[in-house]
Amino acid sequence: MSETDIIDLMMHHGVKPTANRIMIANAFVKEHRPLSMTEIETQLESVDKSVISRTLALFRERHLVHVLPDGGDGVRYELCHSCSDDHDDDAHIHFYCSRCGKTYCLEDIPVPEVALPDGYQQDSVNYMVTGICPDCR
Amino acid sequence: MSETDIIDLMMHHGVKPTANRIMIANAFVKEHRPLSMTEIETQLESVDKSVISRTLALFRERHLVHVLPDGGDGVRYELCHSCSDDHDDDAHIHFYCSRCGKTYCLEDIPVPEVALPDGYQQDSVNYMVTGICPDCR
DNA sequence: TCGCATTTGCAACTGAGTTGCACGCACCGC
DNA sequence: GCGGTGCGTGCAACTCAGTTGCAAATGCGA
Repeated sequence: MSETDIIDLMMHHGVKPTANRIMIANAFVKEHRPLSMTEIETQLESVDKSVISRTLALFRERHLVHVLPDGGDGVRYELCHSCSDDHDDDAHIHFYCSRCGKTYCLEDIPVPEVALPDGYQQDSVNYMVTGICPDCR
Repeated sequence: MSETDIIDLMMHHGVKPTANRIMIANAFVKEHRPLSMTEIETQLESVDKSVISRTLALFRERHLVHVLPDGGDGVRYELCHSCSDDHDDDAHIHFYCSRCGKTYCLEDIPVPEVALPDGYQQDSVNYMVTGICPDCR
């Protein structure tokens, strides 16, 4: 995904593409995996954490990213390619490496569906595998 | 699960059953769902949060509870009936209600297994459905 | 009962994340 | 071009959950 695509994506979601915001979105594209606030902070030293916090809140609100629970504690944000403007759709499974702490998208593996008991209304689903990633073995 | 059972369980895991610890373990039995530190704190006003923190750390270390990511942020602890002393086994799916913030165990529904790509070594798996629970509809 | 190890409860600390606020910059009508 | 308005930014202060230090209390074995 080129920088132009990122800008288009932002515009399409009603987010003004400022320099900071482009850098933050770029971090997702570059890493190609869900990032925590701290990871972005580390990667983009020049950007203040308050900007990152506010930007992620904005991205989330505009459905440019969605949130997923971190394998450890806290949450991660994942750039959302196919989400519509009012609904997040995240159908692949995630892998959390307990050694390096990174979370990977296994995009080829769809989340197997289950039938919920009566009365439970499903909005979204998260399938997270914890273990050791190929790099850490 | 009676209080005697709880005490047995603790002894079996090498945890001395003090009054505080029994109360904390009891909270899990009573609620029958994964609890956050804050939920325990609210439920057991008389127990200091430092005690809860240390107790949960001990329980985790002795595999009396295991940790799962909260549907929101943070983590929850789940009393672990069948875990062996050195391995946590948590094979059912969880449901997080985004309205009341509670997490439920759907114990009857096993987590569907997936085949990971080469190189990924699986330790544990968490299947979390987010939505609205029967009580909140 | 004494002595030692463990547990407890308070208070202080820590760190991630958020909020308040003033400055700066871009955009718009004049 | 000029001034005004609103948005974005960066710093500092704040908040809150969770942890740690430490001294007092408790319990257990000798």
